[in-house]
Amino acid sequence: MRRSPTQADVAAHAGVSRALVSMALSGRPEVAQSTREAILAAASELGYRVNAPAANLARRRTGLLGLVLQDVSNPFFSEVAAHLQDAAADAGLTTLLNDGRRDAGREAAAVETFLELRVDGLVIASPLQGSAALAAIGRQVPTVVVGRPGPVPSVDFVHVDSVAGARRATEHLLALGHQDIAYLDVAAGVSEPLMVDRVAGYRAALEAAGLGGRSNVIPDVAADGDATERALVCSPRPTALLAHNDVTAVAALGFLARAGIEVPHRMSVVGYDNTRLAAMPQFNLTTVDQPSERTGHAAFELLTERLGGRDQARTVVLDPDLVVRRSTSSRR
Amino acid sequence: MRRSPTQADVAAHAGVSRALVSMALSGRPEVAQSTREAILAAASELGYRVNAPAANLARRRTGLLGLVLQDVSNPFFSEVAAHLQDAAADAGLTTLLNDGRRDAGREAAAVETFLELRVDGLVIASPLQGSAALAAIGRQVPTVVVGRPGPVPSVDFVHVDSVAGARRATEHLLALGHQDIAYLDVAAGVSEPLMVDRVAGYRAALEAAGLGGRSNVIPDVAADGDATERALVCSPRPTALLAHNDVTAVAALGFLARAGIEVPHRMSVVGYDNTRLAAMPQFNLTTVDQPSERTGHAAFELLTERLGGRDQARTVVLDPDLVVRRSTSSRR
DNA sequence: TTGAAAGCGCTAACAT
DNA sequence: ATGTTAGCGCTTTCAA
Repeated sequence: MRRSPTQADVAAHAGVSRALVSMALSGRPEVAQSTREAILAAASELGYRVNAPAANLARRRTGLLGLVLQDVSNPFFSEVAAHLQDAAADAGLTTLLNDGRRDAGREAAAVETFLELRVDGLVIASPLQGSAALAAIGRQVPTVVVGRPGPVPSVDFVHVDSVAGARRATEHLLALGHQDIAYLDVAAGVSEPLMVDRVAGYRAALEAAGLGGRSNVIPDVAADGDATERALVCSPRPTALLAHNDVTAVAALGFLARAGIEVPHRMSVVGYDNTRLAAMPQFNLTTVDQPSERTGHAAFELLTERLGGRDQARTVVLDPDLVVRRSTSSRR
Repeated sequence: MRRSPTQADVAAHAGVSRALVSMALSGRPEVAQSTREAILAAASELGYRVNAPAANLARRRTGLLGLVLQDVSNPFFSEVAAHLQDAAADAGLTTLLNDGRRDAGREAAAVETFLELRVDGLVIASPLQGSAALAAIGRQVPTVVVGRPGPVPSVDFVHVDSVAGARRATEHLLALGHQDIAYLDVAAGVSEPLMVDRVAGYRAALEAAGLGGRSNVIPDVAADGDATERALVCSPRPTALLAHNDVTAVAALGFLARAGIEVPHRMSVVGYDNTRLAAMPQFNLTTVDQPSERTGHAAFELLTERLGGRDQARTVVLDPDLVVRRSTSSRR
């Protein structure tokens, strides 16, 4: 673990000047083929590896993208991360991750780390920081916020339209003949913008169908599916349940199974997020899928435009898809 | 987004020399209190932020830890990451993540990125690369491998003893009076070392109880719980199932529910990994918990020792815990 | 307590 | 096609 070889060592070994080594290694065309080969051979012989801090300092660009995930274990964001990484890699950029840990302080620290490293661009998934803080970040480095609606000046946004997603899910149930559709909401008191949008989409679909009066939003107090129990005693009793996410929908399935209510014949259930849970054969949940691939690509696209000089903030809104599985059927 | 201020700017603004700024910002004691305050004021006024590439180049240490996760969505590893991050932060080190994406090539690229960045230490979770490649990495930077047994020269290891975990789970079932315990294994053909260890632990416990002959290992061919179906037709029919992971155990619960076999009264089920799934109220799965916190701390500990000069490779083996929930009970 | 100066390893503009 | 040279922004002796 002694001092690692530098370009000077490679140059000496190959019998050329330091500058030539740099040019050869970065693949510049004006180096003679034979010289290049000699240099490459010397480099690999010595186990040479570029010193990124030095190169980044001299170049005044790092080729790094910083990605702050609020929660590494959120499958949607980790998929977005994967697609973003792929797109960046194709463009010769390296993506670095940092976990915000659902904590505004840690999130800010992660951003600060990336700013110190002088990343060329920053993507923040579902940030906890306020608009002012985000705007300040956006002024220092091209920044894209994913999974939360904007706008914030000097920051780009890409998010999936939750209103449209919930509307589409509700329309699916309406098309199956359901008229009494209960919405299993997040626990009362929690008010994330996305969750508010989902309720709005549900209501909008009912109203458009002339069923605005049947809207029935039930908060999941203990976050364990207890809303289902309360939904069943409503009158008229719902024939379909739309949950704000897959976990709640699965909890509903569990409760219905214990209560002997067959799904989908006697009750249709729709989730949201299309997590792995929804695809599991024993759940087979109809759910709303957020397009992680398009999200990741859009985020990279926005970043590229910024690096290319765009100055105006942009927002990209994507439409979610409905994945129909076997937890929904016509009202009998 | 113009050129960001440097220490020279801060020095000019505060009316001191550049070197003093550096000393003041890095908190060296030999700077007069009043001078330090003036410098700090100037720095924050200008929005100064250290340029990590420059500092890292000059210092020849980065204060960075690179963490390569094989799969960001594996909850065990993401918890390990969180604890490692905390420990590192306490010691003034910054942790950077990179997703290996279950792909040896990407994993190698992630490692390479970190080596170029000149991280002070590297942690690789569940690497796909072979021992030779790992040894080569370990020779260049202090390296800890998590979640896979060693040894490999010049690399440290920390992993959770899967033999002990499966043994303990089996002993729990034996203590409840079960004698016919089927093991739901990974699909045949897959042979990860950890999975092999789990089977070994199961067998060891049975043998220690004088029941070696009743060992009954059933591969989950379609990875959807089909093993459960085949377990039920064994003779004598098992009264308990031990699954190689929680997902399989949950699949088993689903199958048993459809078959009208009550859990735990007519069948006990044990999972492995203590994922979020296991804790969900409708599953309430007894399972084996791998201590992510101790793993993260141990990894950091090993790294610290290396940075402190230790030269000999070390391996730390941790014992898993059994989390007893409501999917197991006495044989009726 | 403060300042001057020598690099850290690399890139890029320029000269040959 | 190859070599020379001047920084990049910072840390860290060493003198003052």
